[in-house]
Amino acid sequence: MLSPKQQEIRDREELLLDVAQRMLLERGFEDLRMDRVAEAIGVSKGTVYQHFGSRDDLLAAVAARSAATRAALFERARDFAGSPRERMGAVEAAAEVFFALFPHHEQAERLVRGAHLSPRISAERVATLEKSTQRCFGVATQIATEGVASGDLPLREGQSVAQLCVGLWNLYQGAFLMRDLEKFMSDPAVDDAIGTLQRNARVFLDGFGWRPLSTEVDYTAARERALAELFAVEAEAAGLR
Amino acid sequence: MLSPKQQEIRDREELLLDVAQRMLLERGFEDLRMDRVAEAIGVSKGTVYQHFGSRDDLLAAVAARSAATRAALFERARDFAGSPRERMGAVEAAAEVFFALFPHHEQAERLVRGAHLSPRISAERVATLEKSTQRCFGVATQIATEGVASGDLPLREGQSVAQLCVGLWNLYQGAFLMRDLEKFMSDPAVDDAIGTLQRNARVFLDGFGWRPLSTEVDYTAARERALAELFAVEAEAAGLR
DNA sequence: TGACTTTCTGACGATCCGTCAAAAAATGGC
DNA sequence: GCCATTTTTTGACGGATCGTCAGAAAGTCA
Repeated sequence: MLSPKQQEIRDREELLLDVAQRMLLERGFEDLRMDRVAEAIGVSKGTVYQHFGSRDDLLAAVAARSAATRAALFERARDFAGSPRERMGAVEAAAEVFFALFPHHEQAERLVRGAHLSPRISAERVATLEKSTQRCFGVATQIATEGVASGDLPLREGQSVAQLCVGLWNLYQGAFLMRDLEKFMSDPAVDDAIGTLQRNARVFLDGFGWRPLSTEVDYTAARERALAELFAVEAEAAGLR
Repeated sequence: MLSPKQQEIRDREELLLDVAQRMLLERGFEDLRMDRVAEAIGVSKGTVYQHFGSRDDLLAAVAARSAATRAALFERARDFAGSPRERMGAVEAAAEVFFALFPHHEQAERLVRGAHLSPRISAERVATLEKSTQRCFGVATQIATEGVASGDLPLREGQSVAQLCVGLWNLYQGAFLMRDLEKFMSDPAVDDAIGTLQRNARVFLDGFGWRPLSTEVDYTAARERALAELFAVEAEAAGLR
């Protein structure tokens, strides 16, 4: 029931997000100018402000959109066929795909959260972003919980599924951030951020004693299968594999 | 051999950094206004620009200063008396102290690096920041290397000291970032960011098989000792222990 | 004390955000 | 197809901040 005009407006919002996302990646937030975004799709600045209440809000909208995409990737990984630990590996593969496909996201989300929640950002937008993060944690939590239930993941005193998920998330976020460091440090471990992340995630899960350990099984094969079965298109686009 | 005037200028630079750091923490970078920084110490804007070439440069200077402090804390931990793994624990304690004492730093460093290195930042400032990071990695690398040499840390095929250091760094950075999330998610593991970081670091090093494992030795005591011997003043100020 | 150097100042040009009244386009009844 | 009404778009404008620079003030030293 969308009139032609309403459809045009909808499409334009996506277009605006595309433009803003690209500018964010190429020039950074400081150089994300509202007039340029408007000009890039042939409208005036006022029209942009009809979609996004402020520059910060536009940034948040970009972050919210890619965060939702990430959550969707994570949820696709949830249905992977395999042992709990293999399925967690599929989640890691999802994170890697996202890592490669949306390089702007880290900067965007960090700015949104770091801006100490500028009141110029729509609350709804923040809620979406937050919900997406929780969806990601939800997937990881579910898989780890199943690992505990199946006896593969023997948590010790004081350890919890949440702690494990936070740790993986931290490793992943840290690797995301380290991409910036590549420009400054030349070290194989820093250079190959994704490979290092994979290895470190395995070490981390081994540390929990999550069976089968990476010394018992080669998880590379499972990762390849996850990329092929779940993320064929995305992995192709990202140049993984 | 500093004239009174030169001394005054030196002192003023520290004062400016103090003010900027506080404003950064309280209001965020968007609200760090050059006139307000100037006014806060009773000089005009032009004078501020005599110290820092631009607003971005002021931000970078704040980040560089705290990064140097972090490097110093790390290097203090290097001389801790104990097994290699206990000494790495002292480094983690240093990171925790810094974490608690300089909450502004993560935001600052992230902005500096994320701004795609605005040409308005003095190259020297960036070099200082980078050098401090490398000093931190240097300490961690040295300790891990000693662990390998002593036989406590048995690296497997494809693993490296650099990979281990990157992993710890990522965990640490990720935890730093997660502080922002605390406002949104209510979960014990998220809430107690430092405690979770400690536990996860132990799991991670256990995953490498770095002896003695945390299941064999209680590293809490070593951590307490490190805080007392190395960072008594800082831990007190940070409210740790 | 006075000539010279260094430092400081704040008004100014330039830039960008976000607004809003007026213009343009779309809608819908006839 | 026409026109009244509603929705949408426009771009000039006010306000705010950055960084500059010529002139004023303060400092230095013989």
